[in-house]
Amino acid sequence: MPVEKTKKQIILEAAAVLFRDKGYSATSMRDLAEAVQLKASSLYNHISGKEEILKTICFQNAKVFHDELEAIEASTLSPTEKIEQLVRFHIVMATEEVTSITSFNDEWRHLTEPDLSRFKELRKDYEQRFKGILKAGITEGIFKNIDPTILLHTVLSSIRWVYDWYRTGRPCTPDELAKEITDIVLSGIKR
Amino acid sequence: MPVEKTKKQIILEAAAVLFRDKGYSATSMRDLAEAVQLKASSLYNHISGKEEILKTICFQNAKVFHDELEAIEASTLSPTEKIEQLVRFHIVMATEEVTSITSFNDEWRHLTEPDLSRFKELRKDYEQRFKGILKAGITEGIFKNIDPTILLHTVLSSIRWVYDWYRTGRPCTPDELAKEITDIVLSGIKR
DNA sequence: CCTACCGATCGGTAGG
DNA sequence: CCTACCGATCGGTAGG
Repeated sequence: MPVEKTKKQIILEAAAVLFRDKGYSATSMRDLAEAVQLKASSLYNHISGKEEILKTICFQNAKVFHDELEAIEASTLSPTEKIEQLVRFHIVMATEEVTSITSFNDEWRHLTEPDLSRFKELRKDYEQRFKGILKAGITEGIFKNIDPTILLHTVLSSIRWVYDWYRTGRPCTPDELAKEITDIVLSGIKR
Repeated sequence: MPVEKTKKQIILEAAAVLFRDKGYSATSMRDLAEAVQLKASSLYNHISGKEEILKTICFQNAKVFHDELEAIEASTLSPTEKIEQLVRFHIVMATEEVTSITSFNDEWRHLTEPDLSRFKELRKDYEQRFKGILKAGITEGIFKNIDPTILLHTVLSSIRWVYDWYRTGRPCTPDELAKEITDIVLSGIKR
C-alpha cells in the first residue's frame, strides 16, 4: 500500500492555509472547496462540517505540544535545560508546522461549546505545567524571583508567535533561530 | 459645552470590544447595533460601513505608537533607556487601551486595499525604527551581537501580546508588570 | 462526486 | 432614528 494522503488530510491542510491567511470566519466552505478542486457540497463526504476542521487542527496540535511537554517534564533535565528544550520545540513547530500552528494559536476561539471549554482547559493545563518548570527554577535559585505568571507569559509570548514573523523575514536557519532565541530567553529569566 | 462622547465614539468603542471577543469577521453589524441599542441601519448615520470602523481603530492606534516612538527616538536617552521606555509604553497601552489594541494587533489583516498596504507600511516602519534602536545598542556593544531581526521580534513578541493574558491573570499592578517585564527583556538582550 | 436548492444571515440602501 | 427590504453569500442537505 503506497503512502498516500487521504482526501481528508488534503482538505485539512488546505483549510489550515486558508485559516491562516483569511481567518476562520472569513474562510467559506466554497473557498476551501475551490482550493481542493471540489464543489462545496462534496466536502461533506469527508468532513462533517466547517467546525470539525478547526476542531481537528486545534486538538491535533494540542496533543503534540502536550506530549512533548510531558516527555520533558518526565526527564531528569535541569529547569534550565527543560526550558531550553521547550523553546527549541516551539521553534521547530513554528518553522515546520507553519500553517496549522496559526489556527492552533489564533483561531481556536471560534470553537463552540463544549469543544471551546475543552480546548481552553488543555491550553491552561499546558501553561500550568510550563509554569511549574519555571517555579522549580525559581525555587532552586537559578531563575529570577519574579511572579511566575509574568515569567511564563513573557517567555511563552517570545516563542509562541515566531511563525508570525519568521516566514516573511527568514534571517537564518531554524537551528540558528532556536539557538539565538534560547539565548535571549534564558538570559532573560536567569538570576 | 459638556465633555461628551459622540455617538460615533461610542460605536467605535463597542466595536472594539466585539472585535476583540468575536473577531472582526464574526462580528455582524447587527451585533454592533444591539450593543449600542440601535437598529443596524441606524449605524450608517454615524459611520460609512463596517470597514471604516476597523480602519479608524487601526490607524488611530498606529498613530499613538508612532508618535511615542518618534519622541523616544528624538530623545538623548541611551539605547537601554529607550528600550525601557518603549517596553513601559507597550505595557501601558496593553493595560489601559485594552480593547482597541486587540484589533490593532490582530484584526488589521481584514482591512482591504489600499488601507491594508498603508497599514502594513506603518507597521513595517515602526518595526524598522524599533530595530534601529536595537542596532545602535549592538554597535555600542551593550546589546548582544545577535541578528537584529531576531532580537526585534523576540522583544516585540514579549510585549505585544500582554493584553492577551494580563486581563485574565492580573498578577499585579500595571506598574509592577512594566518593571518586571522590562527586567526580563533587558537582561535578555544585554550583552 | 455533482446539480439543485434550502433557510438564515450578511452588509448595506431607500425612503420617510 | 426607524421599517422595510435588497442581492449576495453563508453552511449545509437532498437526491442521485
